[in-house]
Amino acid sequence: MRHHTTFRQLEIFEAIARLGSFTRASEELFLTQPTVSMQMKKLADMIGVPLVEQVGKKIHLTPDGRELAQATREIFSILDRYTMSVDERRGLKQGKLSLMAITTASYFAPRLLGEFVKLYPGIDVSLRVTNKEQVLASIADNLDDLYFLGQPPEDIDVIATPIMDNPIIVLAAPDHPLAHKKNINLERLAREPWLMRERGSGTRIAIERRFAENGITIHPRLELGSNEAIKQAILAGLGISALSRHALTLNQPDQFAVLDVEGFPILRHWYAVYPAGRQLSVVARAFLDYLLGREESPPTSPVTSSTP
Amino acid sequence: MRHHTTFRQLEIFEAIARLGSFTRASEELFLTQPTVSMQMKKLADMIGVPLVEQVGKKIHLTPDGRELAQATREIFSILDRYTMSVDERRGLKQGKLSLMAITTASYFAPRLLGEFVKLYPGIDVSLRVTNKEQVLASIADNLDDLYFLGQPPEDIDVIATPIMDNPIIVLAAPDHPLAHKKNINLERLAREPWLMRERGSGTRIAIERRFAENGITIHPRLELGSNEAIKQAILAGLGISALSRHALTLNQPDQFAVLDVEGFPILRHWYAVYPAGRQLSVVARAFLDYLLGREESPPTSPVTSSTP
DNA sequence: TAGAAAGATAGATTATTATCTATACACATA
DNA sequence: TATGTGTATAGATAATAATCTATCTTTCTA
Repeated sequence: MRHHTTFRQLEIFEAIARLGSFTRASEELFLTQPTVSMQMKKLADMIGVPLVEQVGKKIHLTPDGRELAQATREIFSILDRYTMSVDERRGLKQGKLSLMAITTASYFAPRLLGEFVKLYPGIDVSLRVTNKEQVLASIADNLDDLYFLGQPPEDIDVIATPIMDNPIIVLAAPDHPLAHKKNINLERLAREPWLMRERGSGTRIAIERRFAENGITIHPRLELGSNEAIKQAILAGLGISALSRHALTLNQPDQFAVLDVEGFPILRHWYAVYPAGRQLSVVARAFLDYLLGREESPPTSPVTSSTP
Repeated sequence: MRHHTTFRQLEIFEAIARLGSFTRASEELFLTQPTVSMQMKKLADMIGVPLVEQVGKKIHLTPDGRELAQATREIFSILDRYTMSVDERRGLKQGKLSLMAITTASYFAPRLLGEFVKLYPGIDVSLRVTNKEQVLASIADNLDDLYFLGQPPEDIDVIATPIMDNPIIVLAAPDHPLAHKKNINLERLAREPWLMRERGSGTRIAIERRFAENGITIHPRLELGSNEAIKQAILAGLGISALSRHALTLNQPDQFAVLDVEGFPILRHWYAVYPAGRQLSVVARAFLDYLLGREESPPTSPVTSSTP
């Protein structure tokens, strides 16, 4: 019968079978009822057996008709599955990926993105690097696919997947008296002049918590609004601070002394974040899987911040 | 994709997949190669991914193409199975059944056939009643669907299914001296003048075998060529004989005395016979099943006569 | 009995599919 | 380089599928 029937006829037949009515099938398919009637006559004539029978005003499927309805559903299911399968793979051949990262994450995000694009050359990618406020605003507006953050927001419902270690290390000027000491304790360190990011910064909270665990309170000598400003203040001899190791650029490690302090580095993570209700595109899903499949991935599972 | 593809396109694609060549597929389908090429371009464009790739002169299926070939085979398999299923059932709604029977079997065959036709009114049936020689000739020529015989031929390779009991009873004239005796023994019976069918007749063989088992030889007084002639001779007082109970018509039982003889009735069967290599039609198969499903069916299985 | 509801049939039109011939392009081989 | 093999593209035609409007037929219900 594949030589003589058409998918359209089978579609019309399946609608009749489901709705139990020629008229309702014609409405669903935006056809006139005579069209439906004629297509069914053609189909039944072609197969050679009645497919429906009419008792009064009601129509019922014959056993042959019921069997054909079942066969039709199987066939459509096979085709739909194939189409979805292709659509998924095509989504990885063409598509867009839009990322947003806070400034510090920009020291590794371009590299990750570059590796991914090498695998899937047909995908268009964009990466915006900006401050945390703008990242959070963009998350709330659901403007991008994924966001890189060192601390998932707690007032927005997001899915946050840890993708990389984010160690917080203590930095001092290279000629700092503690530069070559080993195993510096926290009390000794607390007596140094501290340079800190603004209150609310994830890094600052982690540092203060680490000292508080040892009954120590830090009083910053200076608060600065960016990691870059802090780095410059350290080099100018204004004090010490603790920053993400990723805050150091490739040519900066030798400019600073990384102090060997008990309780440091504080081990934190970088997270790939997206709003909780968002359906990730095939590409975004693939990128996230790619990040998780890299050798530096952490073993933990996604963290969902609490719903307000 | 069911909204835009056609079974024809899938057929062409499946042939390409199987043969690994556009040109060979076009030959198999009696098309020109450009037709095949264009249909495949349409299909691939519609789906949105390449289905075949060409390396030099060879074509290979892409993974997407392989998956579609598999899906296509599944779909065709579903449709073919449905079509075959319908064809079977339609074979019972319309069709022909051609039967042939020896004369004696004509006393029950029309009734069986009539009952079957009541169940399947759309089936055209024919029943020819003739002598055994013509039945055997017809079997050899494979001219009819089924044949009714009391004794399957041994020189033709047939399938013979017992369908009914065929008791051989001893008949005498109503005023015969043994008419009311009970439990007549074979020696007493052997002294009567016997009327017999021609040598080779299955009934005659069965009778002679029954007497031989008791060390008795029958010498017929008269040999006659038909059961009707034998019945008339019995009524004329020329002797006794043993015939199939089915040889008596509905209004004949009271015209004859059925003798109560030890060793009688001899229990034989009626067989539905067809040549061993013949594929029974749906209708013939259904009729045979119908015969076997009747309450008077014997419990035994088909007998195949020996292959020469 | 009249009217409504549901499917069937006739006639016609439009859109789409299927296919062909002719030719171009690409690759392999002698 | 010439030739053969295999697929792709352009242009055109014929056949078929799909659909509509108008009307008919049958059944049900008030």
